[in-house]
Amino acid sequence: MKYLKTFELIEAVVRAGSIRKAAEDTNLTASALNRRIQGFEQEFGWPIFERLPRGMRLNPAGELLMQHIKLQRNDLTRVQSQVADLSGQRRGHISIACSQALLPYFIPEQIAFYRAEHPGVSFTVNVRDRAQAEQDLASFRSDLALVFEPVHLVDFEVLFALPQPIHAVFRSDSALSRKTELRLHDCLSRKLVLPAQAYGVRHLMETAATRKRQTLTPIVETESFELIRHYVTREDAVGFQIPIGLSTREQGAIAHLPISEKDIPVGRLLLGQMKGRALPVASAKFSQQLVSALAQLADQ
Amino acid sequence: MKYLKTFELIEAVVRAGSIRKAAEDTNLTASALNRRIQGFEQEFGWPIFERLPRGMRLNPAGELLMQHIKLQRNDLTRVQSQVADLSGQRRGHISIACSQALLPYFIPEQIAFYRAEHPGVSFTVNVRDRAQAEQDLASFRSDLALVFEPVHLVDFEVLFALPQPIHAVFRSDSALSRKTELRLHDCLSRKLVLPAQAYGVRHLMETAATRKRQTLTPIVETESFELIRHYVTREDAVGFQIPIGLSTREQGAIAHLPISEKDIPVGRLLLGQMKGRALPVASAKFSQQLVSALAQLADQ
DNA sequence: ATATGCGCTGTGTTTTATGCATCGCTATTC
DNA sequence: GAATAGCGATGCATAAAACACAGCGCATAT
Repeated sequence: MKYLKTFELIEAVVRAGSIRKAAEDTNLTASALNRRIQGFEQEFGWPIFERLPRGMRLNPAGELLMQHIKLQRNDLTRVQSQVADLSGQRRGHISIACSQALLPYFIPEQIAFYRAEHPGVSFTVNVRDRAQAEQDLASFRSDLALVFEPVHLVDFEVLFALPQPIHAVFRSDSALSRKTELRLHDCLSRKLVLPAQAYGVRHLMETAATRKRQTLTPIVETESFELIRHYVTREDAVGFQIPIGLSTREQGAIAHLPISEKDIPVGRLLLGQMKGRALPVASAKFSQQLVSALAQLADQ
Repeated sequence: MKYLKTFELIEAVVRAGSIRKAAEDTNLTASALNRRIQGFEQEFGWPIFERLPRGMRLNPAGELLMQHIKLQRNDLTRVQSQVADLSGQRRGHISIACSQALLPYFIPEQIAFYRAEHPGVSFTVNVRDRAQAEQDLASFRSDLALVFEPVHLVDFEVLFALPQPIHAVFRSDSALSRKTELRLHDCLSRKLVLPAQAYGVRHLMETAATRKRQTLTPIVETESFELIRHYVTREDAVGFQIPIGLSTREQGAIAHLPISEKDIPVGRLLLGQMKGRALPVASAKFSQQLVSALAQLADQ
């Protein structure tokens, strides 16, 4: 959109930090870019940049304006998406911030299912921990977030909450396989493979361990859920994960069992969006699909 | 703002109903205007107008776009207002849709009080009945609405609700002056001066009368609350109004008394804004002042 | 002291937007 | 049923806006 050009240029200057660098990025000369900024500031009524000896930085007025620009552009894409929808075309793009546990089974299945009906829709899937996911929503980098036990919950509008007990993951020939119910102390005496501190699973486990006056001392700590699943096949260790990231059918080498709720409270996998935001049509439809899929899981 | 020019032109075409008429209004030639519309439609991706033999009309896509334009412009003025505020200037404009009862005392006093502190702020006061007031909010023609017993209450976010019993208004030498508590049947036998059907006072009275198997047959029915107040000085009749529109101190010729709650339920004077809308700074501050003023009235 | 990078401005050039005249179309009017 | 009036669209010349280039003054970094 041409009439948004000025906004894009302003953003380019914000990113680059100086007019001259931004001019290179935008294939303009510094003078032309400079004039557009000055022209806009005059129309707007106030300067939006601080002029520093080393470049430009947004002043408070500029910060407010940037907020408006993002909201504005987002609303326009929503309108375009709605128009596309009423024109019979179901096109669009959906960007999701989700936690690792969704990657192996849930998200691929859901995207494939949606695209089977709406091939014109494309997806961006960003792996984010629970804190980053909220930032992604707030900055409009993602339309939807699907995270386990998010942190702040400001600006996060919950569309669905799926209870998820923490499961222990171990090799099928482990002694744990013979149990029917798993208690925390069954695991703590064994070799632990744990996700990093930032993750919800770890947070719930730390809380539970502290309550029992115990500490968690993993032999492997990792940010990769995939590593956790695979490591336990190599050594008789115990990993931990939420069931949505684990295959329902027993998979040869790997087995898993839920840990009793008496020891670790059931966590919540939350589907959410930016509070108060009107999602584009495609994202809204997809979120409805996700809600019904999650509801089905909850009923099982 | 220059970059909003295209939007203004689109609105001009919508208003005028044809490019040629809109071209006159905007001091452009029809060809230039035509090209801008076409250019925008191409950028936007879809036509936003239906081409009829007699002119142009918005199509559904255009309706959606207009909604976006209004929201967009409104948000920009909010940002500008916020910037003005953080620049130390308290400038701005506040538009209020309110019912007639507020005109004689409440609104003038409140505006004067606010302007005493913020002389840079100007006001528009539109007299609207309870249905129109909501439309004004929804179309951004007004920032705030102050109405008695509104009708729909969709998109209407209540900021404060002030209970208001209906008062009978009569000349001081009327027989009613000797009463301490007034019942509905004291009034119905007398000559009635009533507001028109659209008004909340009338609506409450009609409901009360119907419940008592009675009908209201006014000798004068009017849209003007001022007329009601003045007419009762000319003839020994009874008018009806809410107390916020009546002077607290007895005013020579006119007296008023509340009608018992047993007969007519207490109505609500509601201060509200468009649901979910972020008001400009000046309007937000003024609404806070109104809330505290109304709260003070409620405590009495 | 020198060099570098910055925002800003004067001047000529290129791109864009506008004005004018005109076409083809459709519904109304006589 | 022909004439007419009003409409949106389009080709072309022109006016206006945006742009590139070169260079200035200034503050920091080397």
